[in-house]
Amino acid sequence: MKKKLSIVDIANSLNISKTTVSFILNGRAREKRISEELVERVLKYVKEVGYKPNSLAKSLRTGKSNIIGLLVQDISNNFFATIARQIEDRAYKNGYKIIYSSTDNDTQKTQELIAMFRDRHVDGYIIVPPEGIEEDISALIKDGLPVVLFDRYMPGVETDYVVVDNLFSTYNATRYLIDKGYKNIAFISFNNQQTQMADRLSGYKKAITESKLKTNIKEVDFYQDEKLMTDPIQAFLNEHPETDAILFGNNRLGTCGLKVLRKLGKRIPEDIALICFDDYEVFELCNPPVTAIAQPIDAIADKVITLLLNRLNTSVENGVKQQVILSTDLRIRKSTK
Amino acid sequence: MKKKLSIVDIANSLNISKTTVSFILNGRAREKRISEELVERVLKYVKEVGYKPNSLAKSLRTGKSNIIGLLVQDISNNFFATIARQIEDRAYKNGYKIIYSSTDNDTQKTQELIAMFRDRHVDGYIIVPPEGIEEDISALIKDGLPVVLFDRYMPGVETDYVVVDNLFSTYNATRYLIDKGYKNIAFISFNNQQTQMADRLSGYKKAITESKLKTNIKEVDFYQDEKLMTDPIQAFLNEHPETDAILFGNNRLGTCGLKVLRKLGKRIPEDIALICFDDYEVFELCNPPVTAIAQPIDAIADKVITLLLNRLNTSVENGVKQQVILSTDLRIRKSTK
DNA sequence: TGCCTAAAATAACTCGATTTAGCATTTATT
DNA sequence: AATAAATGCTAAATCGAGTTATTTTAGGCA
Repeated sequence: MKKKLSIVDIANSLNISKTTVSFILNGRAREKRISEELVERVLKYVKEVGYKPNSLAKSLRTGKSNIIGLLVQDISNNFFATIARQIEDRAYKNGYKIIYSSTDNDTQKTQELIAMFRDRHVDGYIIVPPEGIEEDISALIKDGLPVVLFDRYMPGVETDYVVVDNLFSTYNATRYLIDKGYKNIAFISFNNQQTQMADRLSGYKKAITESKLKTNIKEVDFYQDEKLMTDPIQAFLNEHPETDAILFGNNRLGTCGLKVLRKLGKRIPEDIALICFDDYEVFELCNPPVTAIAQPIDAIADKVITLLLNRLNTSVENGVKQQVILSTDLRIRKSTK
Repeated sequence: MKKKLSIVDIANSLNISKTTVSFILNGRAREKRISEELVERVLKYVKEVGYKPNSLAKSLRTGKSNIIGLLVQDISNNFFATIARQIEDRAYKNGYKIIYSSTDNDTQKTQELIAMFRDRHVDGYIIVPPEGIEEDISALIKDGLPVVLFDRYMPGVETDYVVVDNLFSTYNATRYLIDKGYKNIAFISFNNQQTQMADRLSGYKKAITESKLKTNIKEVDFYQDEKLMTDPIQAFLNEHPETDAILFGNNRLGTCGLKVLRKLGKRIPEDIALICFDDYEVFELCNPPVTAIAQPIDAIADKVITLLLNRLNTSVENGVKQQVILSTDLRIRKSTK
């Protein structure tokens, strides 16, 4: 095992001090008035032997790690995986690496993960926050660490975030169903109080009550195991045979719902119409294809990483936090009449 | 910003040496004959003030980072995302964190990523290798670093890997189509020489030639941009109107293919039958659902991380490398008659 | 030649841990 | 009583960088 070169080896080989090498490699040659000739000699040699500074040592000394911590709810969910992918690309292009993990929307797990990231001296955080994590996030911010949230925000926490206009999106989709003449429109969503879900619910309620229809809401717990989510949905549909349209709160629920409807032998849209929050390849390819509220994935990823990189570059914490609200796109397909 | 405690602070507060603290915290108290009473006092205080050793400093000194480097082809692909998710879970449970990146199957990018991982003193590597990366992988192994490959292996490189029996899987699937009476079975795959694709091709060829039918192979280049993959597929199908069944080399191609077929107005399975390598939610939910060769995702993830953790724990490099070959499952659905 | 100053380079300290080598003190052995 | 061994702990070196404070060298000028 060929031993790795250190800055001391470089210095010795060239018969100069490591201080000089360090200055040159960190672009402080001018400032430190080191002769052009020496600079050139050092750079040439460094390149020749392929020396790379040990980033651990560097991080220890400088306190910067060039690592971004990314916490999404579930990396195996297409929505988060796609965003993670784009964030990753941009981060690498800007000299940052990503450490990621899935939170499962579990508060304690997330707390542990944040602690671990801190311990690793992560430079910045991108977080899809679960409930009850306000204090931990605030602590990061108080300590001057850049934090960007997305998918949802935390009302009490002042930081950068990127979300979509959830309320208007479901309002608009529900209106669309109402205008098509559906009378018993159900809303199937996750049972949590976070902003994105709360807003989606509000949008649905607003449209329904405006039209003097009756709301019909089913809240399901989130599980990795699909059966634990399809069973309650099936039970709900059996209890409410009058339902003629469903708005699903996200893609996971939408796909579960599709499976249930197939199992029950329901025809779409003849027996029941569908709209799902979050677009997904499945909805485009299934038959009939499902109308979906598409989040602007590229724009979300772009905004998130741009916000974070800005914070990382402008070392000063200029107080104004940015809130970005993007709009969605109702992609109409044949799952409604 | 409250300054973080260091081991020196702890030592000073207790009026003992930091050496002692370090020994105690690393479970070497017994070995170093430190009194029960002192051990207890130190542990209690450490807990009380919530001291956590700085892992950067620790890594610098010990050369271990407790980080696993994960390189997949594309984290936004469902197959890799799901496996990554499970690897992540197991890794965290065993005290390891994951740094990941997508290689795009690009040799140079992968080389750079491996260099970066090395620089970060990553303890172990899980890699889905692109072509031409043999030397870099061998170098890791020669230096005693644990490497586990999956999805494909590299013939010249002796290391642990986990793959599926690709050849038999496509042979079996093709036979299935032949037995159903299809005569013009096309194979649409990626244009690369890696083991997994080569074996899938061989399996198809073997079945076709055994039955004295004609092979009909289309190789497509991989692109992130979907249109660059659907266009050639469409062209191929127009050139070969006699095709009555298609075997797709992976899920990405399968979904592209579905889109093309829908566009061309082909009925499945009346006009054309389908089987796709890799199962995927889309294939289950589309109409008709698509027969797929399902890889045992859970087992793959499990084997991969188990192999790596074993290597990491048994510090000695016991020479024998393990090759795991898992079998697939042909999930028959209605895309064939 | 001698003195001063600017230019060029460096010794030594720091980050926060682990680890090696060793120092007192007490207890056991002959 | 002298020596050896066990006990309990610690000073100092180390990992590989960045940074501060300081020294050496070269050149200009009287």
